[in-house]
Parts: sequence; structure tokens; C-alpha cells
Amino acid sequence: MTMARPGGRTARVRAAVVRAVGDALVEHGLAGVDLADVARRAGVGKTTVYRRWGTVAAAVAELVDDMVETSVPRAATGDLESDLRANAELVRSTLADPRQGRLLTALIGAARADERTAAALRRFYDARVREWEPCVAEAVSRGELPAGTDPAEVVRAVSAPLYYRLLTHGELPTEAARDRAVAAALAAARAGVYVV
Amino acid sequence: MTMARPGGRTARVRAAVVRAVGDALVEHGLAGVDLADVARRAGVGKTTVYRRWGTVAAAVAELVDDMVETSVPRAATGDLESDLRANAELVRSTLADPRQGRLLTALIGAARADERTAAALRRFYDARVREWEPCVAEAVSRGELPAGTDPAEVVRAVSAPLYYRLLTHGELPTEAARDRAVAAALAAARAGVYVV
DNA sequence: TAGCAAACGGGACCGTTGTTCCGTTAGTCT
DNA sequence: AGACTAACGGAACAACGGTCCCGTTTGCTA
Repeated sequence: MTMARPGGRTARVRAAVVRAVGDALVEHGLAGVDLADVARRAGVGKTTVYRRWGTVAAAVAELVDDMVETSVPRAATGDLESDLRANAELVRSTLADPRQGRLLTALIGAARADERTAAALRRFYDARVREWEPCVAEAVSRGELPAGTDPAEVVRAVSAPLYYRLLTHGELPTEAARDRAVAAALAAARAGVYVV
Repeated sequence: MTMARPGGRTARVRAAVVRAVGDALVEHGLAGVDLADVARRAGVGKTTVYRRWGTVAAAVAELVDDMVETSVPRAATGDLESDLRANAELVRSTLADPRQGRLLTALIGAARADERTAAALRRFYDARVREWEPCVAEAVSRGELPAGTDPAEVVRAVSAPLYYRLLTHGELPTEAARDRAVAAALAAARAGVYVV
């Protein structure tokens, strides 16, 4: 009988290759990744990698698929500013972390050239935003923000300046930048900019 | 006697190669660029490209160097909101343009892996920001914004959300997003978030 | 306008990536 | 437990990117 074989060796090979793709991305960036090198790093036959993935883009997309699964629980203090700061600090420390930061920026570049990677990355960010939306939604129902405020938009407004500086200027986000991002998102939200 | 030869054939070759690098970036993204292909596109000997640039990174960096030179003059209506909207519209239309948008995002990815490209890209964005700073500075001196407001920070605040959505979600910025970006930057600036 | 050197280009060469073939290993099912 | 088959891996091969050599072009300078 014919069946899928998700367990055992296959899974081990998959994990080793996905990890190796991540390492290669962190070290050389997307342009420096080739599957022969990935196979060597993973301690896996070159043939296997080419058979199962075939292209760098497909392997990278699978890496992002994995990242979507790993969830980081949010803080919920009940105070909007504290919650947004906790979110901003999570983003800041992720971007400032040598491995995570390089990985994310490499993936952002990869997504522009491969639709499957782009779709996976969208799911990744959507999941993060959805995790933090309730903080804002509760603040709206408490009356701290105008009724009709779009919670997702507020959460994204916190991340945007941190990503922007990193991607256009290569600057790792500082604590000051984090606090300014929170203050700006809060001021805009209170002014009703994110009311749908 | 030994001399530099900036004119004539050398300049033509340089221009053709730089253009070809841009085309290749737009089509395949950074990972898909190789100098043999660039030489073919440019109608230039492969040897020439390898001798003068040697690596993809060096050729890309030279492309960005060129982009720094080309300046786009700003509008200055004397009204802060109009000026910021004009700036936002410039950013929006640039990012939404198939060639320019792809090129910029590819360069953002390239900058992470090559310091010379990163430096050139920093100069590029610094020049754009500096071009628009006066609009904000005048608004500050007119008293529309709190004294001590950092003009550059306000200008960057307008761009950030547009770039963020494009890079993380692949969404081309809409007119609505443009206006929201302006409104958010304005609200934050008025609240004194960007006071140094 | 004549000569000279810098820069270009063709072509051969080499190493590495990507492909194919086939034998081996190891989960799965009876 | 034994057999069946999907998946892995080594090895040979092909294709292409990157390097080198040397003759040719081109545009500066006198």
C-alpha cells in the first residue's frame, strides 16, 4: 500500500535541511545560498535536497512555513501603553538579535522574488499581528481609543518605524526608537487616524 | 603617460552595465543576478565586467551610487499637510511603479549583505529626507509643530508605514494608505513625539 | 595626425552547481 | 517478524559561471 511517511528519517532530514538553509541565509544572505552547500551543511546527500526542494526558493519557503508555526505569546497587562511597549520591545530585540534580525531581513528580500515565500511571510506577520490585536481591541472597548479603531493597524504602526530604519539605514533599533514608535502609534491612534 | 579615461567608450560600457544590473535585479531579484548574464544583456565582453567590478555586490553598489545622483525636487506649498502628502505621494508612486518598486526592494535586500551597497543606500535615503526636511522645519518655525521637533524624523515617519506594508505583506501602497501615513505622522508630530 | 597606453573582447580553461542513474537504507503494514 | 516500498545517498555526467591569456580597439596627448 502507498502511504505518506511523515516520521523518522524523512523528518530528520527535513529538519536538518531547513536549519541549514537558515544558517546559510544568516551567513551569506539570499544571494549566497546554493543547495549543494546546504546539503553539505545538513550532512545530507545533495541528491536528496535537489529531489525534495529543487530550488533555493522552495527550501526558503519551507523555512518560513516552519517559522509561522512557532508562536511567541504576548504580554497583557491591561494597560495599552505597556502592552504596546512590550510588543515594541519584542520586535526591537528580535531585529537586534544577530541571527533573527539577519534572517528576517533576508526573508523579506526573498519574498519579493518568490510568491510562495511571500505568502508564508504574510502568514507569519499576520499571526504576530493577530496575537497582539486584543490588547488594542480591549483598549478600544475601555474607551481609551476612538470607537472603530482598527486594532491591527495600530499594532503594525508600532513595528513600521523600527523595520524602516533597519532596512533603509541598517540601524539596529534602539530603546529610544522603540519608545518613540510606541508614542507615535499611540498619538495617531488617539487622534482617530486608524478609525475605519 | 598614465591617465584616467573617464569619457567615451569606458563611460558607455559603464552605463550599459549599470543599466543591465538594474534590469536583472528587477527581473530575478538579487539572487538571480550573475555577471555573465549582465555582460550578455549589456552587449559587453564578460571579461570586461569581471575586470571592472568582479562581484555582483560591487556592480550593484555602483548602480546605487548612480541613483544617489538623480534628485527629485520637492514641492513646497507652504502648508505642512500638503507638503507631507506630496512627499507621501512621491513615495507611494515610486513603490507602486513596477520597475522602481522592485528595484528598491531588491536593493534593500542587497544592502544587508554588502557594506558598500548599504552605505550607498544610506546616502540615497539621507538625500531624499534632506530634500524634504525644510517643509517640516518651516512648519516648526511657523509654530505648527512643537519647537525642537526633528524634521528628518517626521519625514521618515511618513515613509515608514508604506515601506513596511510593501516589504512584509507585498502590498503596493494605496492612496488611502498614503493619506493615513500622513495623518499619523502629523498627529505624532503635533503630540511632540519627535521633539529631541 | 600619429603614436601610445588604457580599456575592451574573444576564446580556452577550470571549478562548482545542478541532474541522472542505480544501489542501499529504513519506516510501515500485514 | 518479514517483506514491501518510499526515501536517501554515492558517483558519474553535463552545463554554466568565473578566470586567464593575449590580440584588438579607442580615445587621449603631443
